[in-house]
Amino acid sequence: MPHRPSLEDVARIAGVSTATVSRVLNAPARVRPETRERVERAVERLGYTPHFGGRALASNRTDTVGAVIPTMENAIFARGLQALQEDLADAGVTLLVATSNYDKAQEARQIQTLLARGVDGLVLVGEARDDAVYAYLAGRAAPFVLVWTWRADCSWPCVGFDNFAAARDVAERVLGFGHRRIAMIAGVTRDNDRARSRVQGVRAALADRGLALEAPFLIEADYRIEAGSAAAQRLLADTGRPTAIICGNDVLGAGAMVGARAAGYRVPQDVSITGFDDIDIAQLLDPALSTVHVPHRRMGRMAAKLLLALRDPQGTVTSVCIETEFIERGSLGVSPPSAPEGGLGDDGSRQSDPHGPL
Amino acid sequence: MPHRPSLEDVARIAGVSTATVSRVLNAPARVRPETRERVERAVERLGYTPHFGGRALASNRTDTVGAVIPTMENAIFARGLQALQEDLADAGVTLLVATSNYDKAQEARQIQTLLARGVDGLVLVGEARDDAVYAYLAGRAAPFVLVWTWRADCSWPCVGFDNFAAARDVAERVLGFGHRRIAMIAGVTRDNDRARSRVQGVRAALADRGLALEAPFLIEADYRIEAGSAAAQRLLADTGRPTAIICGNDVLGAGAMVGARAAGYRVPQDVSITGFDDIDIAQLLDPALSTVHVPHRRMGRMAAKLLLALRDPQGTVTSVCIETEFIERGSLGVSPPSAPEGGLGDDGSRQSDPHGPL
DNA sequence: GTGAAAGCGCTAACAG
DNA sequence: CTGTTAGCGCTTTCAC
Repeated sequence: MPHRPSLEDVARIAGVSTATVSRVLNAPARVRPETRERVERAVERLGYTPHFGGRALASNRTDTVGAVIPTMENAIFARGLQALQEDLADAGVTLLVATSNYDKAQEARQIQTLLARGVDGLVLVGEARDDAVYAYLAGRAAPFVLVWTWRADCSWPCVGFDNFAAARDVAERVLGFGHRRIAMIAGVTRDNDRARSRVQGVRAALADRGLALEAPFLIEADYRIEAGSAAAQRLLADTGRPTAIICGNDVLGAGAMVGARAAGYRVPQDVSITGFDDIDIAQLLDPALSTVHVPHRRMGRMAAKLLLALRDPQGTVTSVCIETEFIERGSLGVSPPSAPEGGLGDDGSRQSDPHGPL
Repeated sequence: MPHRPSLEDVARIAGVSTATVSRVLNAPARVRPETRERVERAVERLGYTPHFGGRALASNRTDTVGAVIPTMENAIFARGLQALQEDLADAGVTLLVATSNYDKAQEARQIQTLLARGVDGLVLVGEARDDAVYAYLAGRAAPFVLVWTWRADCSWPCVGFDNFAAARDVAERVLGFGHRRIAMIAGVTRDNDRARSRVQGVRAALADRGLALEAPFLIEADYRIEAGSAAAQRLLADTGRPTAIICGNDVLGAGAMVGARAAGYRVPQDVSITGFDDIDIAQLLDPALSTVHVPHRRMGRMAAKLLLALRDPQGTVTSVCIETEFIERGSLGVSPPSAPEGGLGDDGSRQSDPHGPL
């Protein structure tokens, strides 16, 4: 049962004190080259790796940051994290990932766990969380940056995009194609400021035209293809169905396309559909999904930059707004002529039968 | 600047020794209820959380396991990890995730990093790695389980499936549809036993019919839609093109469908395509992608079980073989009549022009 | 440039 | 059931 080599073992073999070994590891410049090399050989020979706990205890620093994301089963978070991790690794910092499953309490617990593990900083998704959590963060003097969200007057450092503006833009594009009966399949807005902002953005655009976005035309669905499909089928089953469905994200958009097809409607001839995020599947769908491109990788990189800046002095950092871009693809077309123009959602037009399967 | 509360602070406030506080935290049953409650109140009041480093140092245990996966940007790993994490969390164990980017050296480095952090165990993907790595693992007495792979005579505990058998099954299905000019777009086989086994499985099935799987009909592509698309276009540009393309995974399968469409071929009338993994996009494609369903979540759960069993005593565990299932969908059809039946790859048949876009 | 020594916060014998 | 007391492996003054 071989014993894990310790600093002391290295010191003994190299014929120096543990302090010197520690210096070789942490400030090589402060050690005479010959000594240094002797130590390095000993390290090599023993296959020594510093004990993380010991180091954390003595230095009160872990070179570790934590990220809490809703779920890994979601390409958009994965991609951003990957970039974040790469940049942190370049700076010698390890990333710890935890998931909250879109649950506020679980997120709070994960934050606590990560902090208990001594992470030097945190990356958190969105800004919707209890004041108590922010107070806890402040009490622990834990630096953090919010991602996936950006507001001009956000109280905390964040790097993200303006979900409200982007969603409003989508709705305006859809309006530009002549649609007036517009529905939305939103993500779950509870504890989720991104989903909420997107709803509000769409609503604002519609309001500008005197249109409403309310109950039967506004459905919340969780982040699954099937949920999007079911929601779309519900929307389209109604008489007075929408001619366009704006989806809170691409997964719901993909689901909506499946649902529309299952209900016998053609996209975009019978109904237009848009998504949000521009993940891979958006391009694979037929027709391809019109969506909002979010540069997840760049967001990850910027988050890394802010976080690294944040941990050193008490240097203040400024939030970063990432630009998004609407990508027009085949799933968005002009409003079908049979649909009433300019009417509100309740003008009584009926089409009891869909066009039927293609 | 508030000082992070320590065990001693709690002990002082509760009027007990640090040992008692420690017991309350680690073995509450061994403390008299009244004392326990006093301590718990102090913990509460101070918002105390144990210092991870201190604990790791003293107990030589971290209640943490690490997983090294190729990349997070891949739904199949994400899903398995999610399940793994959930089950570990139930046992009070935290999961640390690191990525290797499909690079052997980087994987070795990540293993070392995780071990340095004191993880109690490791989850590793596949079994292809240098002996030195296995030796290192053994030297550190680090328990680990391999996932995503299974062989009857694998030397290490693993929970996965038989990539060879599953791939052979795919090829036999394809043969069953009358195809004889069969090509494969494989994942990168270097340092990847899963990709390699899949190639060998397909090759074995073809060999049984006296067919070969070689150079122009065997292309390796990295894990991206575009790579799959490019590979498919190359395959289909050739005269004497394949009537079926077996892909090493669904991403390549999706790419192949895009490529085939771009080249003006219809799926499955002109060319059949299969994937492997059964990720979401398989069902979203039109036609849907025939593929091998891999129960990733179950694999994650089982890995958690083995790992938890492995860390307690020196209890031996037995590897687990997860069943996979071929899912037949629209992308696999009968071989077009124009294609030569039963001939080898080089029988000289030519079709200079594809059918052209639909 | 290097060594001696004092902790960092916690757990685990061992006493009592 | 509770307290005393060594460390765990490392960093970091402070001397030399």
